[in-house]
Amino acid sequence: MFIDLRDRTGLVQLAFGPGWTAADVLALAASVGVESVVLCEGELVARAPDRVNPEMLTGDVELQVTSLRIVGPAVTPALQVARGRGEKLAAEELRLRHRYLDLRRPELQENLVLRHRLLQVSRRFLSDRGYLELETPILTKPTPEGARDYLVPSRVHPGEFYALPQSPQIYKQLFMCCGFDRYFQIARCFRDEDLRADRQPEFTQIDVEASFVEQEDILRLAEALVGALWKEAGHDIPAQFPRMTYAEAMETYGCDRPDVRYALPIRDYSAPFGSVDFGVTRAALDAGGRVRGIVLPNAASWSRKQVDELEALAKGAGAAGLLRVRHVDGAYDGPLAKFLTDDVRAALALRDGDLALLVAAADRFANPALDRVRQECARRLDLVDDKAQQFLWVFDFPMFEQDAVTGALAAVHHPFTASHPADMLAYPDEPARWRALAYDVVLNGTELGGGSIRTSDPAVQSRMFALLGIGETDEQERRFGFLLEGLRSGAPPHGGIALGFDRIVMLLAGAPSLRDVIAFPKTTAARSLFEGAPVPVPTTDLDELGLTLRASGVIA
RNA sequence: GGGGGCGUAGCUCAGUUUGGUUAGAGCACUCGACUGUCACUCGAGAGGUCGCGGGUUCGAGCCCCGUCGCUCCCGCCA
Repeated sequence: MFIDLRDRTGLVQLAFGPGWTAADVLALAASVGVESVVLCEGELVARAPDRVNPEMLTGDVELQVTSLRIVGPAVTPALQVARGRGEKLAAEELRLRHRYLDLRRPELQENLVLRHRLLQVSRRFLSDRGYLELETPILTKPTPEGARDYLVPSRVHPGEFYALPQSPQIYKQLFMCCGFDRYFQIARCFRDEDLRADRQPEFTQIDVEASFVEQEDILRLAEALVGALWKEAGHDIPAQFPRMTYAEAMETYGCDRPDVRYALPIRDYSAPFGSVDFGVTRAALDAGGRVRGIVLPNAASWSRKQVDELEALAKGAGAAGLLRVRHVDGAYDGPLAKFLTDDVRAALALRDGDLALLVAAADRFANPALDRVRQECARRLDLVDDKAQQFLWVFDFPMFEQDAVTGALAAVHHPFTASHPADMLAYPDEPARWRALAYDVVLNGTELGGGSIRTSDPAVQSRMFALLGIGETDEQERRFGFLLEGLRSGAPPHGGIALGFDRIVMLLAGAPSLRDVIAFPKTTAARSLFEGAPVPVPTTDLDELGLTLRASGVIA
């Protein structure tokens, strides 16, 4: 009789036989249930050639067992850990509920081992370069802007609250003011926002900050760190990543984190369309919009329905519609065709079999629409190389984004980011035109992380707050006084970056979800099914915190 | 906050279209046989709040209303 023995390193077959196993041990072996924990001794022997299992890594040996103890008998598992060929995984809800079993699966074990290795590489890499691993508080001060905070009531101070950190941003800047000129932390961050497959309420980032650095220094450091992480996972990637300004990314890809594994660039056809007497394009151009679009090779054969699906995507992203024109057998075809001038035809430069998809609108509607259409077309044209790893820096983000209705400014990165000094000089009264010294690192259309050079002049920082609507000195001091005091007490120029560690592990593990690289993740409802959190607490506990619950069902 | 999908045995699923006998299969489990297996094989058995609540109906796994959970997406995520 045989038992598959599994540990962290793999499987080996235990063999029990009358020739080498005592009768009582044979009987005990027969009673071992699956997933039980055993201690055994025996002789590791080569299997006879006709008994080798070529599908098993250790299939040419077996342990001929002479002694056996069942040290951790297991009840029948709620879900199967060892699956037969072709057997499906249990539903994720079940696997999360019985995480102690699911984590026994070799796939998840490998993911967490990889996570460990990447953590160690990060620490060694940064420590070797003089970066100090410094810790920051988990109980911090609530920040009203940005994501919603997880709040923690104070027992000692009834009615007052801590917040869990959304990021260690201000603390790491204060470290710079303290003279810890190179800092890093594998930092846990918390955001009380709705979740996605690639978004958990608590997540881990590799957080880095350095003094007396410029953007170039941080980009180089991050490239080397990412290179070390990818190398640990078996990938050699370029030492330096291509760079693209935010303006170019938005112009050519309609997106600030473009997937550049394929081209399909967005082009501007506004000029030739200026003389086209077609209502839709005329109205958009007159309203200050543009006519931009993508030329798709060999897509003229797509059906009306297929293009309508693309139009639905564009509409979902805010466009009023998707204009289409195709070139078939030397002729132009589509609702636009009869309006086309020679100038437009020359600009589009359609070859036979090409399809052009255009959006006539203001950029803020056209960009997201063309971005989605471009991505879907690349998928349909099979242009996406799954094996390619196209890293990209996107930089020169705008400092602020302006609310289309109210005109209010909001920080694109965060309020502590420095603006381009040249922009502040050139357009002192037009902050909406300022570019930030901020940068994102993007892989295949996914943001891996981002950072910025920070404002180290307290007067400039104070002005940034004012531009963001925090004008009163009292309010600035109340909310960000601890940062402003730090800056006033002598602050070096500094900047940094944060990389989304869970997402990096997910990508390198080839996992479909963040939940597969976090030992005890939350569901999309921010619930932990394993230990069952959150839960109601007894009224006596609330009393001690000075809290009263509103009757359930009552909405503020 | 909004939209889509899913929820039937411990697990994976069929059954829901068109309401109708006692709700089925494979795996797992228990007992027995076999004993060089490695998705063992063979025989027998046990196992069900059809997510939950309400409604329609002579009759509901199936239709209607509500609700809970999981999941994907939009909003949101300085």
